[in-house]
Amino acid sequence: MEQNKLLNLILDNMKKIFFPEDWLEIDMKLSKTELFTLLIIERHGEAIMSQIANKINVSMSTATGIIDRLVKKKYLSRARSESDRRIVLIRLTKKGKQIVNDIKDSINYYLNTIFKSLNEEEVRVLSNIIVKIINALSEEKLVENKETREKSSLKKIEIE
Amino acid sequence: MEQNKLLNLILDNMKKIFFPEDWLEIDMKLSKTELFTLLIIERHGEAIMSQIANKINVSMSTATGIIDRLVKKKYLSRARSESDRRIVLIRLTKKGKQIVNDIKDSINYYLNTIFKSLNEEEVRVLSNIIVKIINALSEEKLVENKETREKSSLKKIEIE
DNA sequence: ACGAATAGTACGAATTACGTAATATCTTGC
DNA sequence: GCAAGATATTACGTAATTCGTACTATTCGT
Repeated sequence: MEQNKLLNLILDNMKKIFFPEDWLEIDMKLSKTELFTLLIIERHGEAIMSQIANKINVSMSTATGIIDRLVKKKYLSRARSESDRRIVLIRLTKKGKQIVNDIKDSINYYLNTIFKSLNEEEVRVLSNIIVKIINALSEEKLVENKETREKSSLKKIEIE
Repeated sequence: MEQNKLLNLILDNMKKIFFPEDWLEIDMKLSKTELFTLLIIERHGEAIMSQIANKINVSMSTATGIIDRLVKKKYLSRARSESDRRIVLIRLTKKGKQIVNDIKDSINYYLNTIFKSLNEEEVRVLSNIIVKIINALSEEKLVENKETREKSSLKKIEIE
């Protein structure tokens, strides 16, 4: 498949690929950004504002707004760091943990749908492919600052 | 790789995966929605409002706004259909065609970065995988109306 | 201890999206 | 061949989201 076909395939199926939440329907009054933010925070256990802004690719002031809303909805709590009182630690509340679990269940259902359709060879190769893709994108000279790669589950993944 | 790891991988690398436009930097004053809209229209040669709204997954009134902006920017033209005067045909202008070419060049550069990192077996399997994934998502009972699949490059792709 | 750097928030403007109502044009049944 | 309903789209006001800039608080470096 040449790249052109691939692009057309993506364009024709954009809805299914990029808007699974239509049928994932996590009942929710959560925007896509808010959803990703919750997942990111759960991933880190606890996060600081600048990490969050960086990960979801928005300005600090935008991040403040997003966190404001999620705190208002009782999914998150803010707390000042003791060691550095400029820093604000963002954590999931019980309610937040619960909705993250619901979200992850939905995502897993979505991923299951995909994995079920693949045979063993494909699953095996897919793992390598995904890692390689991310590594390839990481190598792009234009990819920003070093901190991006900090703490990541991936700096440079070794394929077993 | 289990699904959990996959999800973490995606979360950790969200920026690279979902915001390539940071370094694709098609100079542009185009939002992501506008960019996709232009690609969709080029894909169809000419498109009507309801098709566009459906493809990019927004309401008709939102689509009107998006097209308004792109017409104002001279990338698109509006014309009433002769056969059915309710219908508005959206077409790319010369300027529009040009920017779409620029965008596609950028996307191809991005895709090249990915493909270059894969060996032959991986490329071969990847094609099948992508098709299977899309088919799997298409089969989901919850996926909306039949028209979605009309005119698609994919109803159900046969793997050669 | 003072100026520069860092972390975050406040605030107002701009952009984008959405819901509802309105307009214009077909289509269908009688 | 015309009224009633269906379809395609736009208008308009509102809500949600994002952004840039200025401001506050705290820490770091020398």
